[in-house]
Amino acid sequence: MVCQIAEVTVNAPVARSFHYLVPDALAGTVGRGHRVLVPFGRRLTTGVCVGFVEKSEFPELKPIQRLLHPDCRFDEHILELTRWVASYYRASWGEVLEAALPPALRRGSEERRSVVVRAARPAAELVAEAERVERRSPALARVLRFLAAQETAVLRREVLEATDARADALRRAVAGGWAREEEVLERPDPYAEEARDLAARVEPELTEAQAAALGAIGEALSAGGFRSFLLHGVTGSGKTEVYLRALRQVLAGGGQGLVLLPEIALTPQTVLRFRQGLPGASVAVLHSMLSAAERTGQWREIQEGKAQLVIGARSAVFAPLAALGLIVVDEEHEPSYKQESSPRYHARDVAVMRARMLGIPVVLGSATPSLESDANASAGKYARLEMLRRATPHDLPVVSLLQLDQDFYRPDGSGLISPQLDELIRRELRAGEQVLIFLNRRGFATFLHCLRCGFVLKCSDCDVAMTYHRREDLARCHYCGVARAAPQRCPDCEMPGPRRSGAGTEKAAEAIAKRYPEARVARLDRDAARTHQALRATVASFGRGEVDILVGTQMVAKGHDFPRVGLVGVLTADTGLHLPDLRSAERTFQLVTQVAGRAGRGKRRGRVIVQTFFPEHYALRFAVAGDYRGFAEKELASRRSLGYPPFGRLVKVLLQGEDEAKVKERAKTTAEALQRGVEAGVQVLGPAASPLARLKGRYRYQALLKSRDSAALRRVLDACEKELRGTKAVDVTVDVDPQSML
DNA sequence: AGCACGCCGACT
DNA sequence: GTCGGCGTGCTC
Repeated sequence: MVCQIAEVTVNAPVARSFHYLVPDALAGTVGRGHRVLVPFGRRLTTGVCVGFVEKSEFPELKPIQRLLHPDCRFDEHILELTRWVASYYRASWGEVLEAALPPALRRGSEERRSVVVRAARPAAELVAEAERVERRSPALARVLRFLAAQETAVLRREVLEATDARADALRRAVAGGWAREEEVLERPDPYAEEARDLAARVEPELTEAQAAALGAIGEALSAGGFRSFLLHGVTGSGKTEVYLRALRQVLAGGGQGLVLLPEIALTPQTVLRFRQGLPGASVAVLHSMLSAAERTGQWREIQEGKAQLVIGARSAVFAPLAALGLIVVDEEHEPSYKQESSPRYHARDVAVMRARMLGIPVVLGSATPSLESDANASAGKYARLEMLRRATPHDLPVVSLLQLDQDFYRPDGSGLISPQLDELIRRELRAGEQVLIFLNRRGFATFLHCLRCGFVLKCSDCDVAMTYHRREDLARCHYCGVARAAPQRCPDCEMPGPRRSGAGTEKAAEAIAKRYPEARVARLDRDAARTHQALRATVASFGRGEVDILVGTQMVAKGHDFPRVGLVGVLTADTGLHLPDLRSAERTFQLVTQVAGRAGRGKRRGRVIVQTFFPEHYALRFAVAGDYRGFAEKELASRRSLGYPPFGRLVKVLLQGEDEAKVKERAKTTAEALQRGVEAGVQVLGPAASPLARLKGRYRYQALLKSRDSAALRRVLDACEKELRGTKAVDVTVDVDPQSML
């Protein structure tokens, strides 16, 4: 008898695959792409069968324990894509495959099943029985009547809720043969609420630039084959409309579409726009704010081929679409496309690779393209499509910089609004228009310090000042989340009442509410909108005009379209300007441009005030001038001289551990090993203490590898494989194409 | 990742 | 004398 041997990648950070016997019971049922449970060492782990071999060199093979989710099988394309991700980002294939699944299906766990109840006999009989038992068992009668009225099976808990009966009434209905219980996989529709008001929309007429962009994409779709586009469109130029029309073409031809959005932009409003723009299309949404059951349900719909369009965040790039015809990556410059834990992939770059492997077009859209994408367009790798004017009748807003002075630091927040901005806000309120105030910091005060001895309250586990939150009267660390009571006295010198300096949105909202008592003020940030529902409610009430001034973090800048905002005020554009990160200027330019774009989407031309202590900074000057090209050229020149991206590739090697001396020592030996392995054209920078020198109780040191040639970088990493392995005392992570240097 | 093997310090 | 610290290596 020929015993089959399967090749399996396991969910562990090991590069190799392993051989397993296929037990007779599974012979013929397990195939390439199937998930399996296998004994690995002394425990069981999940893995994926990636093929079969005739015979194995390994003498003692263990058998596959079990076939997991036989109905969910990775297709050839996803296997190929994940293998590329694993090799490029230095993760194991098994880990990447695991990351391609919805969280509820990882580690071999089963989907949550729910019990549904349906009538087991004709409705008339149920009603007759209900009448018969009415006296003795009113609850049972209610259950029978309820079931008689249902056309389909109903969730058990819904039956109990609707009839106000207890479980034993239902049990008796089942025992008596009147009802039947079945286990099903629940698939709640997370957007059922929005689906109800799917009003028909007015088809906008395309601008010349939109038509041209759509024409180019449409041509690529008709021609077939891989094409990548960089759609550079200013806010309000109508990028979404271009996506929608291109997607219609794909869907009309029987193909499927995939739209990636940054998590923060994936709002109900955004999803609604796609649903309205593609009437009749089945849309699935993948995103972390959904419950585990919702997410798995959506994923299953996709996997069964029931979704024509998938809208999702980063991990949706692995969505199992079998007839994918077009990928759209909106806001392609967003750093959240990079996963900050293993596997550390960049969803935009994976999307381009996916399109290349499938031979389909991919569209990367942004108002402020990343310099990487801009350089790719300049090099001819991406076709550049530009939409530099708004599609609405209104011009881009008037943006001005405003020099801040010492008043800004007044601890009560009364100086956050400069006199000029104050004047504009009052004018706006008189005109009945809305105001958006942006400050990219949560909380009330960004640090608590003692006026006598200079003590600053820092997190005990992180090298970071704690933020004071007034509503909770707590100090919080925004890096590790730890909270402690706000000290009433200086812990060092006993001086009472530490000063609450630095402003976050909580202080800003309070100061603004105080200054404009007649205005209705609301706050939108992660603290104020903890849940999906809360976020939805605040956005909706601002949209309906029930709020005059909305104060918020990035959350207000992304994914919403507020037509009645006439004025946007950036309280300070400086929060990220001087971070020790090669992209700090780029990030600031993007953020200011993005926020400014929220103004004047309605009837009047918008006004934007950007307050800063550094009005001469080029990132701000180009941002207020709306001069992307100018910014890009200047920034590219400096990147070129330093060999930084997009001119060079980087790999960040981060070492972390609780014992600083050990981390430092290990950083030194690691950097030396890299140095030895270096070939021409590869540079080792560091080691040095990371800008965030300690987080969650762990000291951080890092080294960077830099080269124009990514293959050379890879060879260096391969040569140092041994030295890049972590130990118990020092954890080592390798981040290919890091998005943050902190 | 886990888990066992194996070699050096302070404790019943 | 051992218990247990963690560096090292392996998992079909």
